[in-house]
Amino acid sequence: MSVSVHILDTSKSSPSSGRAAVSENRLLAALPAEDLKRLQPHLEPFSLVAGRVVMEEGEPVEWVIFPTSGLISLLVRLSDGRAVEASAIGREGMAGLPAFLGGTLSPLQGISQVKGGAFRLSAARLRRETLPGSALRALVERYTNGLLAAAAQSLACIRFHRVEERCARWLLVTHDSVRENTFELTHEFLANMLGVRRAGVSEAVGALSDRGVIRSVRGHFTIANRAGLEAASCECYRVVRQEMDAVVGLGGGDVGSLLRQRGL
Amino acid sequence: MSVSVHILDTSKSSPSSGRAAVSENRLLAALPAEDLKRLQPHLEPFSLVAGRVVMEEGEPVEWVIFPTSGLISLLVRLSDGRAVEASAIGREGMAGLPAFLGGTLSPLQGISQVKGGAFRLSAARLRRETLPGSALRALVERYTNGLLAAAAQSLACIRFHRVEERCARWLLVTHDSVRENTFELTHEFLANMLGVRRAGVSEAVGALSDRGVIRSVRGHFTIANRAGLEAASCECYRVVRQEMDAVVGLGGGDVGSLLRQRGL
DNA sequence: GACCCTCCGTACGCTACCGGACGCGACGGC
DNA sequence: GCCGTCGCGTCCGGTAGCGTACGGAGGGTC
Repeated sequence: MSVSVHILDTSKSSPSSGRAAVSENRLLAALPAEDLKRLQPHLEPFSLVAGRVVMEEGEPVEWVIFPTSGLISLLVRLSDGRAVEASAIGREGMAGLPAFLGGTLSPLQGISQVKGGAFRLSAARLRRETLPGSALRALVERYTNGLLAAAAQSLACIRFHRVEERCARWLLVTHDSVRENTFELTHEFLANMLGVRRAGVSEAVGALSDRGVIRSVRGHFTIANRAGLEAASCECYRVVRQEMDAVVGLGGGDVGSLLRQRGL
Repeated sequence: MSVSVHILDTSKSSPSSGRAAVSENRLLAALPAEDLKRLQPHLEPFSLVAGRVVMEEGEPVEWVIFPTSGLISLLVRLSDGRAVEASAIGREGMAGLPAFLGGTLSPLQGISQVKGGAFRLSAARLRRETLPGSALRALVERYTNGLLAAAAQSLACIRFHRVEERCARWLLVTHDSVRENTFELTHEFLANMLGVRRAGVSEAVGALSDRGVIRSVRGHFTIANRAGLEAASCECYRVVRQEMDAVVGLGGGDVGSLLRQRGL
């Protein structure tokens, strides 16, 4: 069998190499230079450890987190213990929106799913910095809008798309944030995120492996053929990515403006 | 802690009797008297006609709508035409959030699902009235927070709960907004909302009818046993309702503070 | 080297729901 | 009163995913 290569690219500012730049988070990078400069002293480097709970359901939101290379999954949990990921917050986003929206407690559980870097900002400081008319406020508002649209898309996704497609989508999102072709992830973790059986993930992963787009061995995933993986995923990956691109200003568009590209 | 009371009493200001009061929308009712008074001249009565599209996907959001007795369903549509309801906006809410969040175009399609009354406010006026520090801004921010939480709950709901439970939940939400024990609704419409087959709805409705909690004949639904219907629905109804109660100040709590009541 | 634990491949019966279809009764137009 | 349409009850074969379980391979520990 093939041996997975752990580091495929360390050319520039690799996420795992020491200090990450604030601008690696695309939301922060979208701020005007002077705004970011003013914010920077309050942004504290924060390490995302795989599997750790960074935000507890029902607990106060004391920090908002801007991932630079890791990934935070927000989980909804039902009373019987079953759970599913509501949203994955990567380097295009920010975890802890309730702090901005006048809620003090988090309705969701946040788990840092794949190890990586991030910056965090205290909720109090966020409120102080999102002054009326500030670029940060406008940006976070647009991001909220995008997140709502993304949640709606995920709703349709979870209803209509098959495990294999959703699995591919999830791996793509992770790949985007991690920016390494290999990352650590068990089938069981992924199953928890997708809200399906572990065995279901194994089957889906097996099918994707057979097609040669990924490799998966004992807690490690390798993206072997990115384009193929995109083809195997559902449209939701593309739709949400375009929405988020619009939020950070790529294409200069609006969330809604992209809907026509869905092929309707 | 205060207890919320369901008002089924139609003695005065019945939804169907002529002019509805602005305060029948619970979001507007939560505003301080002077704020509401200032807003009132700009609130224009708007009639919700069953089945009409009030907000088109990808079109500019020119109005935000505050239902007083009707119900607006926000639909996500996939490129293959399949659709599912992302959220139902009743009299505890407001449709058109993107106008507030810096988006100009609507990512979702809004359909007024059950006929009823509403007030609408131009998007431009909303932006002018949601001044920093205003009660309206704070309220809409909290509402946004609640809507995100509700969307997350619906995500888990659509993943784990059966058609019959989701069907019961939908009827309860409708009942809350319509405040009449009988309303017009076809199985096919309901199927579109839930994202399932028409036949699937017929089966679920049949089961609920057999238990005597509802009656359904040719385009009409009657709630026969409200408590029984609540027992037949999934926990999501209660969870989302409590979240929305928190938004409008009932119980004075926070969205997250209610999560512990889920029985975890 | 012996052991154990984690992780994963696979298999089996089962259930909810799908897609499609047919027929019947209610209702409205003429 | 007749007929077309609409809404609904029901049925059937098909299937994606479930719950459960078992065994085997990788990797750490002593």
